[in-house]
Amino acid sequence: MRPSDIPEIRALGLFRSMSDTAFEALMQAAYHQTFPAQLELIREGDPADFLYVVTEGGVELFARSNGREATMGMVNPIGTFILAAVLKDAAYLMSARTCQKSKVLMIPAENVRAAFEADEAFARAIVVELANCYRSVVKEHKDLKLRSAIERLANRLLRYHQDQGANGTLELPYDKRTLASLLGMTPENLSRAFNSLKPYGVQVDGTRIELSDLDGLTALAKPNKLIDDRSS
Amino acid sequence: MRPSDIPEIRALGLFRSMSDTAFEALMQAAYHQTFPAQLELIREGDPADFLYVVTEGGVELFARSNGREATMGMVNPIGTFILAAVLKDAAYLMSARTCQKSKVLMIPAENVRAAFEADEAFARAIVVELANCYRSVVKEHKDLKLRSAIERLANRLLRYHQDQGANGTLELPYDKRTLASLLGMTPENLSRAFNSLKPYGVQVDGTRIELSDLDGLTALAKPNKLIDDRSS
DNA sequence: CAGGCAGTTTGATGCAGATCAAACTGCCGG
DNA sequence: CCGGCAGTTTGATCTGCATCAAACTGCCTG
Repeated sequence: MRPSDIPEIRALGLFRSMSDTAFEALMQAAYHQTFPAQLELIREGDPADFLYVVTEGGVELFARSNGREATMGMVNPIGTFILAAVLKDAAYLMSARTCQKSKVLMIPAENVRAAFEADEAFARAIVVELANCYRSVVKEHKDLKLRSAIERLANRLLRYHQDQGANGTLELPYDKRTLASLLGMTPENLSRAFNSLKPYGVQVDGTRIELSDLDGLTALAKPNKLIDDRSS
Repeated sequence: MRPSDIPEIRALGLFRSMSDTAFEALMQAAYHQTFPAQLELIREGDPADFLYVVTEGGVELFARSNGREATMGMVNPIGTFILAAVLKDAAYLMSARTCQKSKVLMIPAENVRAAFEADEAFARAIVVELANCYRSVVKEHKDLKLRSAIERLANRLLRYHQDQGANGTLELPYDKRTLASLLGMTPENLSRAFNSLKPYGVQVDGTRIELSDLDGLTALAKPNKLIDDRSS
């Protein structure tokens, strides 16, 4: 199957409005490959050779400096990553590795930049995409600067709960070590944070979480539209 | 003087390549106003009514949640802020206040969006601008997640030193309370951090800093292109 | 079924940085 | 020249979170 046969890719905000010819040109040049779990797809500092689209599985974005490492974000199907580096023809700021066995579409950076030059609708779609990415990072930055570890966890639980139907239970989408790093804390501390949330009706059983006191948890979390809302 | 008379604005990456007519249309609709120090120009959560360009003075971007407040960034002449919110027609994620008496160009959001629709060169320039903004926040996020307070300060000093001619001395561009918040720490802790840097040749006299052991300070700071480089 | 291994939890301890309180500094206006 | 005041520094203490170490859990595999 050719990548352009995947309607979900064509339906992405980034590609939806571009011309058929420009889209086909991008897809012709692209590679659609399957990678095993824990494979490092890109390394920060390397020149941006490809724009990536995750079509199956999941990818973790992370950064290293000195000995330390921090998870910067997770990309799930269907999502793209490192668009900014590709457009700027600059070095990647983040590394990426597969969490599970994953299928990834790789579009050569040159072709993306060519399409950006040639196709006005694509250029406009990129603006929207970048504005969204930008606002997401600002929100994460606020989350980290303005909240304690427990508050970050509480808000994250409320978010997953909402995403998954708000029926009183939720499934953690990642293992706890990854979640901890994503929230900017150690696995040990995440475990203790879950314990501190027990009085607020948070029951943990592996990756399955039960929320029996939503009001209490919400009062603790004090969610803020300008940090937690995914859209807008 | 009309705002379009300021060649520096026209020369900004954001406006440089747009058509004269589109630029004139933007400037016709804009207000160019002087504000006193410590005036709150925008408040997070408000709808994005204007794109701002600082032409004189300085503006602090900050965010609040619960009782806490954090400085998110500083904008100096000639610089713009909250472009993403304007394009998305969404709420501001950050508040902004003048640091000193400042002159600010305010372009109505509607006109910016109209120019974005009408002028292709402007749309492309916006992509570059947003990509830069995005990468800047990612760098700040990495700075915060991967470094201790002292390392953040050391790297910041090296940056200002470089910006100001690298002659062994530098002037702090903001007062220490603002610098502290920008670096994600308290004023008290900043003061102590300066003390811890004394063995590395950092002499403090008010806002004037002398660096007498650049190698030592650099070894401590371990600067990283992918965090500290302003361009790229 | 035993062993091993990765992920998680628990406990003990240490440290970075926050908080609270008070003193100090320079600067301005009377 | 004398308050007064904002910004800064210093000291004492507290707390959140990291670190180190060890036990526990489930799951996979031979």
